[in-house]
Amino acid sequence: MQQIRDALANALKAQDVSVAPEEITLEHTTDFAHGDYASNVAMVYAKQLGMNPREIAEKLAAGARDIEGVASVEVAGPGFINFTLAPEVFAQILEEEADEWGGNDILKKETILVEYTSPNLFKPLHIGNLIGNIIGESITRLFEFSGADVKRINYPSDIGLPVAKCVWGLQKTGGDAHDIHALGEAYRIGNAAYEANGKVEIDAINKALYEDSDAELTKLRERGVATSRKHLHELCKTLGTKFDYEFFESETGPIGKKIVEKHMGVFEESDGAIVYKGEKVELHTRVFVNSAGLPTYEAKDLGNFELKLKKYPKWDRSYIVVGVEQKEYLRVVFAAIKEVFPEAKDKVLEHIANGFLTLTTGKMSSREGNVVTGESLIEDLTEVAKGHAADSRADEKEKLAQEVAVAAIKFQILKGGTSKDIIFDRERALSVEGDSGPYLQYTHARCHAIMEKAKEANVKAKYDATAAPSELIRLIYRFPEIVLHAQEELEPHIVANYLIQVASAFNSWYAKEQILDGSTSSPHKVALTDITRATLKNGLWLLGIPAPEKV
RNA sequence: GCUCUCGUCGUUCAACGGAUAGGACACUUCCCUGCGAAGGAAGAAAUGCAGGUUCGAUUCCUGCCGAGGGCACCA
Repeated sequence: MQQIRDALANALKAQDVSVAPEEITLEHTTDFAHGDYASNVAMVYAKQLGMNPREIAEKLAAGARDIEGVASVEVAGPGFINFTLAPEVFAQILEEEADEWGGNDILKKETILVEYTSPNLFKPLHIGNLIGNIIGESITRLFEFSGADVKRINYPSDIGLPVAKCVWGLQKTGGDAHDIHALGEAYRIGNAAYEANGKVEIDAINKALYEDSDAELTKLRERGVATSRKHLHELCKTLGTKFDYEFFESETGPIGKKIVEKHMGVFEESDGAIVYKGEKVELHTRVFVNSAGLPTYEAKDLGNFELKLKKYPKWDRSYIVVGVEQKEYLRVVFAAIKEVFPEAKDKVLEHIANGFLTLTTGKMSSREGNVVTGESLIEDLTEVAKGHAADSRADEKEKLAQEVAVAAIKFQILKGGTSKDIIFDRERALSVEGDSGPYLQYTHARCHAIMEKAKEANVKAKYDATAAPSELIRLIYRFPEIVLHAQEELEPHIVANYLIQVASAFNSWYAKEQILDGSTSSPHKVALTDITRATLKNGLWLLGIPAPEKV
């Protein structure tokens, strides 16, 4: 809160300490008993001033007594200055437009490209593939809620060794390339063969596919691509993602190779390959075109970037959401991109790293066939949710069960830091209790139900600014700051954890109070319910989790 | 070998260098003749080890131990 910073800066000036208001740390308290905001300035400058922290705190507090919107200023603990906001401040948030509550426009006019999901077509989509999609989708929404124009980009791999393995498998099994399960089986067989004695044959297929020299093979590949894409898009639809732009590795290869050849000052030859010497920027050397003259993934990423530039010449920032294991790799690629494309030099080009996913039941491997596919997981969860949906108020129980399933899996992935590994406990994800997506959905629906009842009873929401602010409203007040923080840090989990706090505060309050009690305080309680509903709704949207009105 | 991450209750996940390290699951107790019990209330339980910087360290620095990535023609 700017007024508090200014007041503290002024009070410090009176003590001959000159500090810019922005440099003063002012944070939300972790305990509401300590007010709404707290500052540690007294402790920071105690030594410099040669006084004990509490003494200075008292002086500063006295100097910052009359701040608009602040009800009281107190010194506590080792020398914290605590500020408690005035009730009117909370009344103001009720005047916000519900759909926009929590948003901001600091990224207005920015065009941000976010590439995410980007799976290997042909390989079965396991839950690990889902992580990038889930995190990427949430991050795009955080940007959008800050006013940015975001482009969702998908860059699937439709060529290369995994594809060759699968095509080989299709030939051997005579599998139907229109059937997604046949593709999965063919991949498994091809992969096993590659490690046994099929390497030579499969490598030959790979080469033929790259060169498009065998019409039969190319046809199989194209059919498989179509089948996989269809499957992918169905899954993305269930998860709530719709891409603005999609392009493929088979397109980027030739483009990337040309770029490399055109910039032989940036790249150089080494042992028959064309490499980028990353050492010049304190990175490592990587091969962009191999000695067989084929573009590697590195070159393909250059081509990828050119396609993005062509499609969105007015971009301001570009992000790629993929696993942490690609970190060092992408640093080199970004360095090369900045040399090749001058327009990228001063713009944000970043890797958003997501962690690994491991199962509690052991390592997942497509070879051993113990992959949990995204599809099967959602199906499992949906089955469980159907049990709960049996006595639900929702009209479409089937749809609801799926929304609950999506909430369960998304929350489990988004509750932790983006780059941290995720230990996926199937049993736990299937549970709808406790800190979970379904808990948030349930609380949201509960708020919604109360609002419906209020409408029937003709009780209109009206926040009573004379009432002592509840912990609930004090917590909700922080929502816009939470959203901004999450957006700046690129961390959806900040929103996820906050929403749990809000839901928990609401449910505690709800258990103690009767909202529609016919008394004069009822409109006030309805107002609180409504703002809780809006907070949960917008927060869930940011996470990419559906917020049904009836569950 | 070089390098980057990460070690927090039994488990899983939090904590801009701040106040009594916070949730959830599991465990032990309670609470539906009140707007939704997918809920609420209470209890027990943790910072890998050793130093350093600081008024103050889970957080920053050093070393050790432990786990996982990445280091040239795979993606």
